Amino acid sequence: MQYLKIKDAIFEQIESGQLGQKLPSERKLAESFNTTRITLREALSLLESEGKLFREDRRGWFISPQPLIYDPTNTTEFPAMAMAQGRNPRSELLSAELVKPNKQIAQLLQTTTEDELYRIKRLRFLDNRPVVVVTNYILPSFFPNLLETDFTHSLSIIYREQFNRIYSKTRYRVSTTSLTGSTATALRATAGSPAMFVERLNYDQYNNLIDCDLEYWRHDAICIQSLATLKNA
Amino acid sequence: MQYLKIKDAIFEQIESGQLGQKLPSERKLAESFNTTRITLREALSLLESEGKLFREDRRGWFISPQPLIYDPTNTTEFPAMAMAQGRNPRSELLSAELVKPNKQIAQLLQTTTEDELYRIKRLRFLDNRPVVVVTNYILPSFFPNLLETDFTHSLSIIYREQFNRIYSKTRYRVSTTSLTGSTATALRATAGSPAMFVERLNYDQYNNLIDCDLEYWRHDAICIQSLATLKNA
DNA sequence: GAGTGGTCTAGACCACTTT
DNA sequence: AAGTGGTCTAGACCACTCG
Repeated sequence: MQYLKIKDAIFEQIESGQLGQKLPSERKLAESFNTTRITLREALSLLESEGKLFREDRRGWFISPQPLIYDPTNTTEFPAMAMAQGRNPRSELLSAELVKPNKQIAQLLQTTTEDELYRIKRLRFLDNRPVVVVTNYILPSFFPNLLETDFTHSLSIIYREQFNRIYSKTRYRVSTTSLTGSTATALRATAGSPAMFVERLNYDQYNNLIDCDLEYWRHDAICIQSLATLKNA
Repeated sequence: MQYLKIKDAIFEQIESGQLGQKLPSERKLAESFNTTRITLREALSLLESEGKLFREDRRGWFISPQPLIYDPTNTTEFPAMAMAQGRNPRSELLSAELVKPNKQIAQLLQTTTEDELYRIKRLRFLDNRPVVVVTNYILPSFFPNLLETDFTHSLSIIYREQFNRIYSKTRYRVSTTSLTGSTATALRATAGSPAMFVERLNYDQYNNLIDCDLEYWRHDAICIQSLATLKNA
């Protein structure tokens, strides 16, 4: 159980601020604990699972900043939410296209794999660290010619100001998964890094299902929080 | 990237039902893919992160059953919730004591580390698989002599029927972490297994903070889901 | 008692990032 | 050009589970 001791030792060094934002190389750390890289990586991976460290692919290990508090029942756009918590947000548009959805998405939006949907992919940063890939699938019937708009604004603002649609109800799901493929790459993560997956189905003020969100978060970058009035029997 | 191919191959075998509920031994699997145990375990760990497989410590690898849909805004007790989804629930009381809380808990419940609290630990099973360790910290002022009650019933029923307190509001947080120590052992998990952590602060019908829940779930056993009316600016 | 998973050693090569 | 992380090999021992 050597790796547990190493884990605790590294954690103490993190807490006491002896390590910078970036950890020393695996070889140096392994040597300093008198062990092999495999065992050292076991310890680092544990700290990664616990959300105390994160990796950037081939760049090394870093200490995780405070997570963003994320309330799925709040429509506040990402930039406003981040700034309210003293963070510096930034977004990059990855793509905006009209596509035929796969079966899973078609089912979510109660349409077919033959009916095209708008798909908007974004990469969002916190303090210059990429933390989430967000994919929106949007029903075109409610938003004609959406692709001609300027996506520097958030979707909820575009919906409200250009189409008079206001998010009013959401059905969200949260589960854990791991990052793969282009999502992992965009987040500078190694394939297999732990992730938090948030799926949202959004309804407008007339109770029409208008779009869905698929969000893949670096799992240490987010803490879901909400206040709820309980439904009693 | 051999382990990615192995991962996909194992996943296909899972989907097509070629594997039983329990996987063959690591040595056999490694041999069948012409690789070493280390690489094979890399592939299995990925599937574990994705929630498709889980491990029981020294017992082997198993295919994950469907996750339980868990709505944090619903007070339905665990047994009722599980049965409504066609699952077979069971609970074990691990301990029920009066203890001094640590700093974190004291802060959560707005008390001090000197004031004792009831602490109730439970292990919950789904279809005979241990899936979550739940720890409740309860403010004794609202529930005199709580420890003398029979804990075969759920807490919310005891609160309602013996103390006239009804859960009416909750502040919940969801994050990911990993299992360690006695929590891991209770869940038959290896230290470091990925986990979903749910923290709840519960209020009664008079808006008094009455208790908190700390829940460590095997991450593949749960999918958080809720419906929310959005708070618009 | 046989076999298993958990842990660890001591290397190696490559592609990539960084200096 | 040097160093790094990602990946992989080919073993080993132990404590534990299971038949």
